[in-house]
Amino acid sequence: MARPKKENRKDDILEAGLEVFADKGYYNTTTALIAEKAGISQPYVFKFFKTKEELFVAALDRAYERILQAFEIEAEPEDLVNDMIKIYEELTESNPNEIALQLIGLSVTEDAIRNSTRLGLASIRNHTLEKFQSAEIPNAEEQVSTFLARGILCNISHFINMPELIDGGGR
Amino acid sequence: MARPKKENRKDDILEAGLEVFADKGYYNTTTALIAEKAGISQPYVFKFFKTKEELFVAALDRAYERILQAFEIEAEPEDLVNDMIKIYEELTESNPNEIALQLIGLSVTEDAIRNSTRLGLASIRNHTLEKFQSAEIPNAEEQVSTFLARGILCNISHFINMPELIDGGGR
DNA sequence: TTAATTAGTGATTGATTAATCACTAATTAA
DNA sequence: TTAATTAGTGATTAATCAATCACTAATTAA
Repeated sequence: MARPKKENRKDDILEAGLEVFADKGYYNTTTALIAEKAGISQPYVFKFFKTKEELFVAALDRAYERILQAFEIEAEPEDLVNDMIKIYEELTESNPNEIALQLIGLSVTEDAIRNSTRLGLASIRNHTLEKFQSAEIPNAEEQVSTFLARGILCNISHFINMPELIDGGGR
Repeated sequence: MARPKKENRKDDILEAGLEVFADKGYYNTTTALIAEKAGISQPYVFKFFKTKEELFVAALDRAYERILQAFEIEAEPEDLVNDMIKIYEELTESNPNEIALQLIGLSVTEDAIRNSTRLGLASIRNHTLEKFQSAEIPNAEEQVSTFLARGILCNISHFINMPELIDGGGR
């Protein structure tokens, strides 16, 4: 009963995992749900990922990669910070799953996942810091910290549906 | 075999729950672990809390209460923001469990827990906003947003042990 | 054409754990 | 002193789910 329709099975599963994990969190996501979304049987997941944890790490890494990719831009020094904020806002709309997964990864205590989170955050921080420094932004490190803080509050605000956390409670 | 030593059983359990949840997260915490820490048997937990979820909500509410309490201060308008930042830093050292639980609550998808998180965050935001407004801080709403953002990044930085997120990567 | 490989599945298992049940011992009240 | 209540436990259960196993059908290579 092999249906040779799709050839990117591993990628299908990764993408399905990204979606389901982002929606339900790590622990409430079953491998059966991911399989269903990917259009395969539950055991077949394990042909590509040894464990659920490994699959989550792969999805989390992909999410961080996509966030990093979005920041690969050229901008005039004077526009840099504003451009990056704009990019992040757009990303929040266009790739909500990647953003949600980032947040979910933060409070998963499993070691491998914690490490992926650390690596992902560190790479975003480093990338941003380099950009800020190249643009000769004064007090770059503090500015990066503020940038990250606002970004994460933005994620939270979307994820738990509390817009007043960032829009000042207006309208 | 009733041992009438302790009379604050419910409180013991709540406190034990706060600790274990903060350490292991919601899903990796078993009611057996909490019972062990509280010095009682696992089934006895359910005499005080109908479900594990109800217990978590109680612990989360307590955590938010304590955070709010800490902000109940009098300060000269010109010192307000700095005082509040200092208080928050101290709280992070003195009550790490409350801070951790706040973060953990953010990515638990269960409805009742999500609602407690929203209530807790809203009350912190409102309290802070009132203080800032009373002190006639210009742009109070934006300042509150920044204050919250920095606070949460601070929590994350402690929780996942990545000091460079807030201290600028120095030392 | 047939052997080997690849793609895939249904059924099962073993571990975990929230929650319940059926109790017992101690304490308090009458 | 005894009846009722309170405090507590050990054993069990029912559900969930990651992971494995034992397969089958299709595809490719010889």
